[in-house]
Amino acid sequence: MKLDDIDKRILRALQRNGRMANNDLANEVGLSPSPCLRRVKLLEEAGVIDRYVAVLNPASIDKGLTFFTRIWLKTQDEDTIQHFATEVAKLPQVMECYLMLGDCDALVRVVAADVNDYRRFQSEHLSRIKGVQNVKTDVPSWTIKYTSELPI
Amino acid sequence: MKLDDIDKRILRALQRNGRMANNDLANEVGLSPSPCLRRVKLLEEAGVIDRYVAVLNPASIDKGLTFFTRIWLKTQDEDTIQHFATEVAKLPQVMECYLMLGDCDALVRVVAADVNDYRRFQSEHLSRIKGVQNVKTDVPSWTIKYTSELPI
DNA sequence: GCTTCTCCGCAATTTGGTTGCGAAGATTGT
DNA sequence: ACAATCTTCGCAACCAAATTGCGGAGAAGC
Repeated sequence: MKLDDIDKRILRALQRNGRMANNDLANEVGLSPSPCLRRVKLLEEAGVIDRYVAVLNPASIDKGLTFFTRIWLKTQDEDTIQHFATEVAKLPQVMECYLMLGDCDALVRVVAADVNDYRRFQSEHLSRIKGVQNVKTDVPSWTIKYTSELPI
Repeated sequence: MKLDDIDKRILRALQRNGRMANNDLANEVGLSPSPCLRRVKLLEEAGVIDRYVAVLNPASIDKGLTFFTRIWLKTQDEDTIQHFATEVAKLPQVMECYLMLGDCDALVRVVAADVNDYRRFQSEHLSRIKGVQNVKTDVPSWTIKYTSELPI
């Protein structure tokens, strides 16, 4: 979809505040309310805007820590990978999971309350997925940046 | 903050749809509109709900690829790290950046249109940050899961 | 068992979302 | 260059949802 400057301004604004009132949004991007709303609806229908979400503070719901887990599979055949993907997708503690080329087979970002919480998760869920040969955990000591705002 | 079952239901619902109408939300969590809205406002004021955002489709704005970059710094002293953190935070292509213990010093998730776009970013921005000694890029071949919904 | 505190639901009010239409500007073809 | 057409705007009326105040019920504490 072709996006002009106004569309981009709309997307930037809605990435900052997804609940901005249409009147305010229209004002910010230099449009009157009705064409502004029309553009937003088009961006939604075109799938440029995928959805709107509330962003929670992880610490306040006892999910303040992030862990990166590198995973090695026993084999890299289609079935093993497919099964791994299906099982990982079911685990709500897993926020991100990528299949990697090179070093490890998969990289997973997990949220947990503390190290014990994570250890339990690793041994009771991650390691038990069929096909998982080895896991190694990397612990960030500090989150420098974590954003949902794509550059546009 | 203490969260009861209804609060958790509210948070789950708003993580799925941050623009859900209050009436629908109230209905879903088993409350009438006004106490439901009151709870939402409290959750916002308490910082449990940090903000609301529009989630864009990265591909549709030409940011369809993710790259992980591991970074090694020349030294790990406070000044070097602080400077690195400040500079990385300024780069809009950087979605996540963590300081790591062990293997590398920092792990960065970057979005780009394609490999050329990424290469340009790496050489023109990442590598030029003072104190950066070495970078290595890992490319996910497939994103199994990527969510903003915290388990609650 | 009485008081107090908390939290709910109802109803009125206000605010913002939504739609239809006419006009202005841009674009294309002659 | 001009005319026809298409696009996209702004205005205004309408409709729906958010917001607020208040009275009452239930739970907790004394």
